[in-house]
Amino acid sequence: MAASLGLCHHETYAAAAAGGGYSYPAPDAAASSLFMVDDDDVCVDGVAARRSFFPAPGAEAANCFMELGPSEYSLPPPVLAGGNEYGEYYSSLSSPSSSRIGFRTRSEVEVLDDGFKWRKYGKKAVKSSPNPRNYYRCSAAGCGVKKRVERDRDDPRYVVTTYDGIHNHATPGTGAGGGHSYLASPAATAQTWSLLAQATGPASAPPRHAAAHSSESSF
DNA sequence: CGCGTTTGACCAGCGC
DNA sequence: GCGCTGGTCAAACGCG
Repeated sequence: MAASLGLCHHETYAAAAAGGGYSYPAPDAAASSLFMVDDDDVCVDGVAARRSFFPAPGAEAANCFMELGPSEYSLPPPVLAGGNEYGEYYSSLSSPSSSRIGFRTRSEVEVLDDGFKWRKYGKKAVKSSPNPRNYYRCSAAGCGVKKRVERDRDDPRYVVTTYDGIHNHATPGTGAGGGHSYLASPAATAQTWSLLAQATGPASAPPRHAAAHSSESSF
């Protein structure tokens, strides 16, 4: 299936987020089915969005759904390591100053390689889910980005990853975690985070290294 | 030895 | 005020 960018009404998004009956194209369809909507259900620049999500032409694509908050933003796609089939982005941006992005992925592994290096700092059994929630923090010095990872309570095959904050650095490099990466250019990841930082404000994005440098692979 | 994980303790926010 | 819950801390431990 060719790229199918277009409107994604909230009802559809909600159904997808709930894992209910919304099927996606096969994951081998590069950059397929990326929908971006704003609060008025208006599709934004899908081409630009896709470019942000999938900087490497021909790279395998996650089927991402991203709900835009007050302004548009983009995120790097996580790597779909072994067992992943598809996933979806969703946002819980409650205010322009908070940048929290959720990602629900059908995966056998809980830790998705998104190009950044994470250090686990906590594990907690939460009441809302029978599965424990793991807490990770970006290992990069000065980067306060955190993420929570937990199994979907309704369907343990899915992993729910919530990013909290904006990276203020480029990715550590390709091949982090040993697996292949969606990102042909590590800097592309930082670029997308930077876009998010621009869209959501500087609150959680210290101005250090705000502009991603192309071809920079160290942090 | 450095880095990451594990795990119990601690703390803060929230509802009753 | 108290208890519950989610999030974080930090010491112990394991591994390369």
